[in-house]
Amino acid sequence: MMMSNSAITKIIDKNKPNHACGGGTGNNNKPKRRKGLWSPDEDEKLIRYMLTNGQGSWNVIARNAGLLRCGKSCRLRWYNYLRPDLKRGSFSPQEEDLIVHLHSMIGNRWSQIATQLPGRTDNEIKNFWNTTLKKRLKNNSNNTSSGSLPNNIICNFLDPSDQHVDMGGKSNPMMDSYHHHDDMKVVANTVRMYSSSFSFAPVVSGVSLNQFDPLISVPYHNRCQQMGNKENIFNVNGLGDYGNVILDPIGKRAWVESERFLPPSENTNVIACTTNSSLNMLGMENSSWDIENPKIGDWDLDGLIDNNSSFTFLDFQVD
DNA sequence: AACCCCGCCAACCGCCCTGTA
DNA sequence: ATACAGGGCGGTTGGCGGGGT
Repeated sequence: MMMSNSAITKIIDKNKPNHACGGGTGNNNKPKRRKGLWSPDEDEKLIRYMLTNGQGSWNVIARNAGLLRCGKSCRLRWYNYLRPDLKRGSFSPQEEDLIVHLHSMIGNRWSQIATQLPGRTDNEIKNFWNTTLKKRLKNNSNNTSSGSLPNNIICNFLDPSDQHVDMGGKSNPMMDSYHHHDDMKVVANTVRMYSSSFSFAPVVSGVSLNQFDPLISVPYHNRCQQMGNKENIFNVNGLGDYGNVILDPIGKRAWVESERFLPPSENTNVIACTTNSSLNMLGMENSSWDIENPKIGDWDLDGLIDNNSSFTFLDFQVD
């Protein structure tokens, strides 16, 4: 990759102001490896080398660029800070929602999450999660609100007569369960729900979510495979096919996502959410399976997202 | 003005995986 | 089969800076 000197200078200049904290100590007289903060001079050397020579062995890069850094340090600096395609600035609400959702699905796989947010690094996302989002989620879970969920889809129906819910004039088996756990909520966008198409009760049993650590997301189809099911779809009492179960032990909540038990005309998803810490979405009263120690399987995030029409709240473009 | 506390984030550390000799 | 090096990744740390007292 070749680039003009002026273009290189622009990129170097763009990165300069971010070193107000003063650069590395450099007091060490030994010509050994430098550690600590990168100086503007070091950044410039690395940028020039990368833009004129491209990537290669990081140890070779460090040496040829005239840096007294180890290859690892150079790689980190380039990927996390210097490369030109990085996006700067705070995270947008859409990015936040996406991070929350992806984290709920795959946990602390920051590099995989970063692949879904162009211009963001795994380190950046990790920091953002640890300093901001985790705290926010915890605070939200202490309230009864569903604030940690994407804010464009929240619709509580603690009251069965809630106007947002079309019960089709039938009794809903969910309500039995619902009355047992009166802090249960259903969160949805454009909700229309039919008694024959939604049964929450079988999914609930009495095991604390605290056993799951840390945030764990177990897609139903993954566990169905573990249970030896042939299909990647799970059928609850013949009433509906569930997509994912997301557990949030920190927030002590769990929710189910699916669009399959909604009328086909409804391009939406339903998230059944509970703030009751004694609920366990993994157990089924009327079925034979119960997994107490779920593991995050190796599943294809790209495929999941590609196949993720049910996550309508993720229907946005990340610039 | 000085001090303290705390949040943020860049960078390091250590482990693991993979490729190669 | 084994050792080694390079690279990737998640967890953690340390320093800076802003806000509060």
